[in-house]
Amino acid sequence: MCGRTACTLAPDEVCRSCSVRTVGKDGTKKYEAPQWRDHPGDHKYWPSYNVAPTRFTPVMISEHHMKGVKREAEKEEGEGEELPPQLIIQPMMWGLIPNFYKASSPTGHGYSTNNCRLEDLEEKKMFKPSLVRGQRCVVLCDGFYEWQAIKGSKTKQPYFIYAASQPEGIKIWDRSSWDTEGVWSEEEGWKGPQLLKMAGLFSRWTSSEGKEVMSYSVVTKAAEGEFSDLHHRVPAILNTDQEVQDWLNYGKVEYKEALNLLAKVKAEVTWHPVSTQVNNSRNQETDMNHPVDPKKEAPPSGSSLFMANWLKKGSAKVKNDDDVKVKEENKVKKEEDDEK
DNA sequence: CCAGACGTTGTT
DNA sequence: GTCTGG
DNA sequence: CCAGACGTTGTT
DNA sequence: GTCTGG
Repeated sequence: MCGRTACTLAPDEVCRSCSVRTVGKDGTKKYEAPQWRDHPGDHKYWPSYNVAPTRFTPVMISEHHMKGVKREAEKEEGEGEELPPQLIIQPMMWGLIPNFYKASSPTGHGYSTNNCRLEDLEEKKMFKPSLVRGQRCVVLCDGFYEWQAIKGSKTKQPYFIYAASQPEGIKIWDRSSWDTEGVWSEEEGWKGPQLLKMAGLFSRWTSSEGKEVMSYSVVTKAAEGEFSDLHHRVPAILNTDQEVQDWLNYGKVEYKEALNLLAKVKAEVTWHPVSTQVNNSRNQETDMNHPVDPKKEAPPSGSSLFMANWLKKGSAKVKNDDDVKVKEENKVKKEEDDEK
């Protein structure tokens, strides 16, 4: 689960959407956006409706440093000078790179690390080091995609899953449903779509050529409630600012406590079926995450029907070549499946 | 001691 | 690189 | 997560 | 069937 997302906001928009209310020493309250930081090297973040593992996407982390400011959502203990963590948003590669992996490129290690199971985290040597080091992050996205297996059919129906708490009138899959200008202010914070915040673990990896790459894994857990009709695993989704800050605050929140937090959170999400255009991760430009009617979805195009007929005729002609015939029949069968 | 894993999802 | 299993 | 490759020789 | 690329 959670092997594809949409992340379409520009860097400054992502930062602003994660604004938190701060209280200065003089009692002044305002909204403060986390600071954007680029990934070292040339690993840029590119907004996309179709983000696959190995791509670089924005994640939020916290860093401790002095500042006479305290976050409103923080627990009331200690005073302002007790180093409130500074929030940073920076792109990292989706799919945690094993630290033992030696290569010049960060892909190709052969392990599936885009997700990690909450239940097993403490006993997995791939992820335990990140946990112990407090390398916890929050993965930001518009939402993620899930493919529901339909019993008796070989085809799968994709769904887009996103934060349930959207501002009135805003459709996160439709940019025209909110103002690009005036969507943020220090006084009122972010008025745009609510991003999905998934708990993650990250690590730093150094290539054989000495280049550093930061990468992450999305924590998953058993699905519950209505969502489990769709899928039996779900990312650990952080719903409130308090949950986000506790997960990020490795200084104050020990990892065992942090894991307990994730075990408690319930994903406040909603979803709708989307076009099978999302299946191919090369399609990234089109807004393929808007709702569709699955029954009307993707009837075979004229050319595909033509191809199916052409193949039927073609296979009759080459009946002497069994090998070719089988191949052709497989293709036809696939076309027929697609029609259903 | 050395060899081999180191991960997830889904499906049967 | 480091832990687990044999 | 899904789609698509899965290979060689030789030539530019 | 299984791995790699996006």
